[in-house]
Amino acid sequence: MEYQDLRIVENPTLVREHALDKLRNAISRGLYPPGMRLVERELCEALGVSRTSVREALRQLQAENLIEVGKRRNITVAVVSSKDAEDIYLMREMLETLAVQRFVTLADDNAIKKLARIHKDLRKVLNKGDVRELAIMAGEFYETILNGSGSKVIADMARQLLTRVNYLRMRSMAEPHRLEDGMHEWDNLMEAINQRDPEAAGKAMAAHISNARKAIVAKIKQEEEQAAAAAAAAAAPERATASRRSG
Amino acid sequence: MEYQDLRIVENPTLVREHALDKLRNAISRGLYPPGMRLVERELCEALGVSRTSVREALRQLQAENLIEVGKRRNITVAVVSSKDAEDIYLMREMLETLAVQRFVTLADDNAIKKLARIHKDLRKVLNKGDVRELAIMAGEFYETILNGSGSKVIADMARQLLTRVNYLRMRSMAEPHRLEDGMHEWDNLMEAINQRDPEAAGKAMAAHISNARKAIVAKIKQEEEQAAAAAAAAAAPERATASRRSG
DNA sequence: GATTCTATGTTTGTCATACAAAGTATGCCC
DNA sequence: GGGCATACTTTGTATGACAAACATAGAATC
Repeated sequence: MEYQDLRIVENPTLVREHALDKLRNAISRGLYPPGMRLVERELCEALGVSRTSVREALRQLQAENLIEVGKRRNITVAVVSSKDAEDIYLMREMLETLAVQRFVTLADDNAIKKLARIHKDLRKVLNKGDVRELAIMAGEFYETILNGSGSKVIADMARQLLTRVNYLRMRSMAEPHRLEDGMHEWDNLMEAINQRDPEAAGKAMAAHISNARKAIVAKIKQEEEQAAAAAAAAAAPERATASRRSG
Repeated sequence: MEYQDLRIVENPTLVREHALDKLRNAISRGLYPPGMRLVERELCEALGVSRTSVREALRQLQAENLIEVGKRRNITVAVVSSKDAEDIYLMREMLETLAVQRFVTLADDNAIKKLARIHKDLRKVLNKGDVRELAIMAGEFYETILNGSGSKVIADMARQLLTRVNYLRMRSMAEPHRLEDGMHEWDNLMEAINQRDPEAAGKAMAAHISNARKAIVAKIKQEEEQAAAAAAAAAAPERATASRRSG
């Protein structure tokens, strides 16, 4: 069951690629959550590599928008706002709809068989209830479609977008109904693919991503409001103190 | 008339950012044409910076798909195939259509005024016939729209795509009719924007990019065929020699 | 006691080297 | 001329160094 990071196998022995993968994974899984500060030296120690390699990996993460460099040069894990998430999902909708249409048109039996297997596994893992594994496997599902879309350009772009919302996706799956809904949508999608119906597959994918978008954006908005409320609460005592002082 | 690279002004004094800009520009302008091999040491000398900085810049260019690392680790300027160009333009069509719709919906008078000014300058430069300057200014035209689209996510993605085809765009403008056609399309676009009509603006943008796509893809295909023919011609003498030898 | 100044530590940006591994070119020998 | 040994190139990686910008803690001052 190695659905993990078969992604970039081209250069098995490049330290910087290895570091890049590790960091990407750490961010995706929430080990380095959004907003967390990343310090080069600590990353060197954690990864056991030199600063040279860490810094090169960081430059790539930066270009992928997974990290942000602040005004004072300090590096933090990128925070995806509700607005960003909305736009990312809109773009995913466009791109992956296109990708799955092409996949259905181009794909050979092997590709579809592989997809069907992942789909089956998805259902199995869903019943088991392991959210993390589910998120990873859903990623493999998308990845298979992208790989079979016949367009490196589209696949790369969609992958990049997917990576940016990986952490959100995982957490969204912990929501009550989202899992069943999502599974149902995947079923529809898989059926359209099995019937080699590009139109229907495109629609199913668009519907799926659109629903995911709504769920995730709602969740983030809620969190943003909570955070705002917390900030206000933290500011209130100060005012209280001030008025006590002045009163 | 500083339409140049106001793009990233955030960190005026980072050597690696400076190097990155220079390299990007060199690739866009064709100073480093597609397929050209880039050697780190030479870049260091050309830019007058250390290998560290050059390498970090290269990692970013790599993530932006402007350079490719070959099997043997050698770095070359990315070659955009006709298929890649087609997909890139399809995506530009989707993204920039969306962007201009939002621009029209959101933009204040200032933004539209700025756009109108660039549009006017475009016409002027067109008459002057300076293709390079025209390409740069067309880039500013798009950039202004992207900046006013209100979405960093969409703007970033569109920018990245635009950068990948910068060199192609410039060369495509040297084609006979493309300039007048393009100008006409820009006129339509500008008019729709002036009238604050998102629908029409989106359509005009889509039409424009679609036409540009056709022109560029046709041109690349033609070149690819020529290159194939040249390769065949280079191979033929060998066969001739061989047959002479064997005959 | 609060404030301001200072010394010290931390973090990042940049450079210069060093060296191993892999590839390429050169040239020698037969 | 073909094949092999040698030297050069290029990239990947690590290390050490240092300046500039910040942050922190502690001391001196009022």
